[in-house]
Amino acid sequence: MDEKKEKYLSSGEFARLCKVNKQTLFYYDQIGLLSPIFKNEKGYRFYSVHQLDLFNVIDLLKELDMSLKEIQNYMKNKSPESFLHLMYQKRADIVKKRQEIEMKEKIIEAKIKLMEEASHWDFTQVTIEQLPKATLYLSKNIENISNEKFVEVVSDFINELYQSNLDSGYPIGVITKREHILNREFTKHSFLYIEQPIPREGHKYFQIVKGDFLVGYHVGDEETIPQTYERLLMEMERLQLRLGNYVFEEYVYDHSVKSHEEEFVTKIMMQIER
Amino acid sequence: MDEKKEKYLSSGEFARLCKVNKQTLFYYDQIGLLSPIFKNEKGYRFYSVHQLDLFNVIDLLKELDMSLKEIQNYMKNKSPESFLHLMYQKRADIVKKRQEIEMKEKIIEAKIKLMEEASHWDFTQVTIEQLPKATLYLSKNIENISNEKFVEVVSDFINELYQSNLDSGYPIGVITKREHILNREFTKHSFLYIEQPIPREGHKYFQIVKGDFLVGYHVGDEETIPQTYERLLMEMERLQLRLGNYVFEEYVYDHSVKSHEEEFVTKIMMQIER
DNA sequence: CTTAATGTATATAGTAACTATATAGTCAAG
DNA sequence: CTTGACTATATAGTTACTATATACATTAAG
Repeated sequence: MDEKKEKYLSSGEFARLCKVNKQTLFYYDQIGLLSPIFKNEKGYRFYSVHQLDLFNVIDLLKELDMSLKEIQNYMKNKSPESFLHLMYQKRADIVKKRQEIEMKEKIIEAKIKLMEEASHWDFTQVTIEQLPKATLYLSKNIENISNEKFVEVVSDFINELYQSNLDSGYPIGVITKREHILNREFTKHSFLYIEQPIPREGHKYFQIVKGDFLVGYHVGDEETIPQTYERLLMEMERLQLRLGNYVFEEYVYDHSVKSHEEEFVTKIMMQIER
Repeated sequence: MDEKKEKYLSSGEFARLCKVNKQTLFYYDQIGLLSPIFKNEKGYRFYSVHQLDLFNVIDLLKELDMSLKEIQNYMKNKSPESFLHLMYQKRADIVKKRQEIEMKEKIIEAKIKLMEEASHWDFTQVTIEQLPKATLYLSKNIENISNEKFVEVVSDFINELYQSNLDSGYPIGVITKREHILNREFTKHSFLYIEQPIPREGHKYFQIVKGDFLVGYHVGDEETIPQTYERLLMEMERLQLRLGNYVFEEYVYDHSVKSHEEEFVTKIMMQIER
């Protein structure tokens, strides 16, 4: 009975158990969040193994975005009831957090897929490709719109993607109608879009049917894109093809992978009329 | 063509799009992580909508525990190849992060379950209950062990739970053998244990078979637990029952839900010999 | 056309939660 | 009895913001 009674841990031992810096425990002691069970006459701190449970709860709450102050406030009048109440709330928080992580995982995977594909593309080639059916989520119309209105529409679009977890990691592109292309108004876009591999209920979508596209790439900044359009239109003429209803334009290499705008790459997909 | 060309956003507009404080953008500009495309003669910052992609990448990397300095280092010599390389690494990181979140979700759920159950228990009652089959993960033996050795075993046990994602959120308990109980060595425990609802391959487990237990509760700190044991043993005698091989002891209310040790509650489950 | 509200800028200080450093006392082993 | 590993406190530094103070600019309303 006298051989062990209670076992106490020094600050270093307890820190190792908690997997934190000893200094962190000093800090928690200082602010009164988690103090050792007792200090000996030399000022040495001694913790009980059971305090690890408390540390783990603190750590859990910290992970779920509670500040040490908030945790401390809870600890002041803790009880099984308030703990249960807190856990109900934190369960909701962590579900949301998990969903956010899952979405980011998808985004990373989409980016990897795009970059892997792009590494095999020859940006100097113009090809005819049959693109599969795709589901696009569209912004409001941006054809004849003031600068402020444009900012608002983009804002709304981005917010909607964010709020409804629609950001798939695929690039945001623009759609231009045939008439504007033929009028040489290459930058008079009609919609923003994002491809949505898994369409969701309750949102309007635009379906592009499987079909042939003339696919080319523009290397350089946006200013010089008309030249590339002219080149693609000439190619179309040479091949005796007629432009379909829509042209899709999306970034392949942008600010996030290239430092200079001259190296940016835009993929242009022109629908071909069957 | 001249009607819109490029659309630029003020610091406020861009901040709204990024869902951050304007000051944060100033800070990023200051440290050279993300600067506006241009500043006008009045010093006003103007961003391009396309810079949002860059901001989002920064934000993603930040979430995945890269410091702004590290992000900046990556941005210095960014390329599609290095981006892809980084994404491979971050995909691994985020998978780990997701798994950690999932485990914490499980822990929260286990804690909720335990607290909900406990709220219906009467800690003054001693009952006979048939407990279902359970799988326990055990520590090394802790019977005759020095203080330092004990700390080491606990440390190892905790580390193993952590490393192998074995922490189920259920409380860590102790097992005491019949012989020690009968010798009145109530604190001479033999193992630490944690219940494992989903056993995993590659770990040794201890199965308790379904059976009858005398269940009672000790209210107060550990020092006074012998009294409760005496009471339970008397009750056993009164009911003409014989003690089985093992006694299980686990905290119900501990440091994380009660401020004073006198209010702590320990559940004691004594196996009954059939 | 003035005025108020809102927007922009810089500069500086404050914050949370550590983290590092400097200095000094303690303890156990060889 | 010294060495090395531990403990302590006190103070300063860090990261990534966040708030505050002050001043200039732009826009909408009266």
